[in-house]
Amino acid sequence: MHSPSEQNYIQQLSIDCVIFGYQQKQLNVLVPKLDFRGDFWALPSGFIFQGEGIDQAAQRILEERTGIKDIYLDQFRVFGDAERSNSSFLERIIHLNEDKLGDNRFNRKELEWITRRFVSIGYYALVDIYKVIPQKSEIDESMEWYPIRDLPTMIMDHNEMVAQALETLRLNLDQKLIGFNLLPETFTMKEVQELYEAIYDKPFARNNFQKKILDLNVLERLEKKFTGAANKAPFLYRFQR
Amino acid sequence: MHSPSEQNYIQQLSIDCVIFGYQQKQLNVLVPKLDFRGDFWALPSGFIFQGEGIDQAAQRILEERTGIKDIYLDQFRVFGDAERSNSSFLERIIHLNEDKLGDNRFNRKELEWITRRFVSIGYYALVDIYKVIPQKSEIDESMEWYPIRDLPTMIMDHNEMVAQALETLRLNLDQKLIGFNLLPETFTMKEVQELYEAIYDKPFARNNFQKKILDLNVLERLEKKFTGAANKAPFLYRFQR
DNA sequence: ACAAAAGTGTTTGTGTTACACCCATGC
DNA sequence: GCATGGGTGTAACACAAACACTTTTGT
Repeated sequence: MHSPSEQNYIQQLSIDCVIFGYQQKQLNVLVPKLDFRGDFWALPSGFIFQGEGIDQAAQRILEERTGIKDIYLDQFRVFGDAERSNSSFLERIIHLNEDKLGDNRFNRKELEWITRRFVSIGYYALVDIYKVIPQKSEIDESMEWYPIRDLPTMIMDHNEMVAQALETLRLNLDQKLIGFNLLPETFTMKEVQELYEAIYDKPFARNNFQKKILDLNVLERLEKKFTGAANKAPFLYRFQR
Repeated sequence: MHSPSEQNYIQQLSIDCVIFGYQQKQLNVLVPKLDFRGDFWALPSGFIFQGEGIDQAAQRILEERTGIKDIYLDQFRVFGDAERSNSSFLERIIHLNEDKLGDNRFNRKELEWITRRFVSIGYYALVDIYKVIPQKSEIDESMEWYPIRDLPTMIMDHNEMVAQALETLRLNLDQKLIGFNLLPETFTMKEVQELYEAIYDKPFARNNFQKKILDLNVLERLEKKFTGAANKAPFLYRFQR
């Protein structure tokens, strides 16, 4: 049984993950919907075992939810306002699900544990969306990819978390060369450009973009891609290092 | 009595502060020395009250230690490795101070509380060093400014914390225009330049630096400073906004 | 007069942005 | 042959680095 109150977790400290994927020229975020009446969405989250480092905890949570190891992962901010936990959603979720919770001592205990004030460490992850097999947890009704422009309204400050994660991603993209984590093994230059345009939400000049990316000296040019399209076949590239 | 185990704090979560000051062309960090035998230095730290936001907690800790309000303050990273707390220093400090601790049930309890595994949120602060009146806490023997190039070896990962804080400061300095928090109300351009040189540990060309700073349009030029030096009197500037 | 440091202007170089042109391919 | 998208080169521009010269002030 995975009831959090019975596990050896650090109290009142959680990890929330913003998992970015890229598909059809859009940046997506993986968001579970909670298995309670009332339409509640919440970022995938988890807790930290005693004896477990926070980065390892994040990696574990990510692996549980996506099925893939060695994900690119980085802290971006701690969310610890006093009011963030006891916001209206708690009252609503309890009110709407009283039957489910009220007659069960076990659920009461869980509810008590989980409704205390929490400080949460925000991590963002970059994954190849086609490698991910979303695994909903016991308390999830579903877990799906949502375009970042069209996210559901989530509980507490989770929408704000996504905004902050995106901001951090933008700041680190050129610096740390992490964007390629969102792409498959091989890709065309156009796909890289469309990825960047999705992340920064603005267009780039085609030739200048190519020059800038190639000048990074991190891409290996492979054979040409065969396309059935009515144009010159583009090169395929692979990220190295 | 301020014994942490009896306060209503969040468990196993702490805040460590890297307080930067600037003096005599050098960047300094405020570091307390613990009132135990064995020469232990540790960054100023504290805990978070239930019902208190983490930023407010950091602000409170800072105010307690420096005597000034409204300090520039920013999170820079969470330190949560599993091994960071139970490092050798705990054994050493207990071994060297057995008499102080052994015969006292109260101290035992405190020791137990404080020697558990902790996750710590790192904050860095920028202060006008001449406004600070360092306040050592009950467990400190002293609290002094140390040049960043010549810090004592601190407990756990605190030296690493300072390195990370400095890195974050460098990244944010131009971006957020925060450097002026380290200077007094008015200053000359040369002082700004020396500050930047201290932070980045590299020289800047005088005229180009002046151009770059003035082009930010955040400085107000005041009357000339009267100096007894054998040179042209420099302008004084004030930071605005 | 001279040294020391401040103030300001000009030239050089580098990198980004904009524009232009040619190539391969399917209809 | 023409529309479509890929690949590459060059001119224009902006910004930062390097260089040069003048001004003020105390000894």
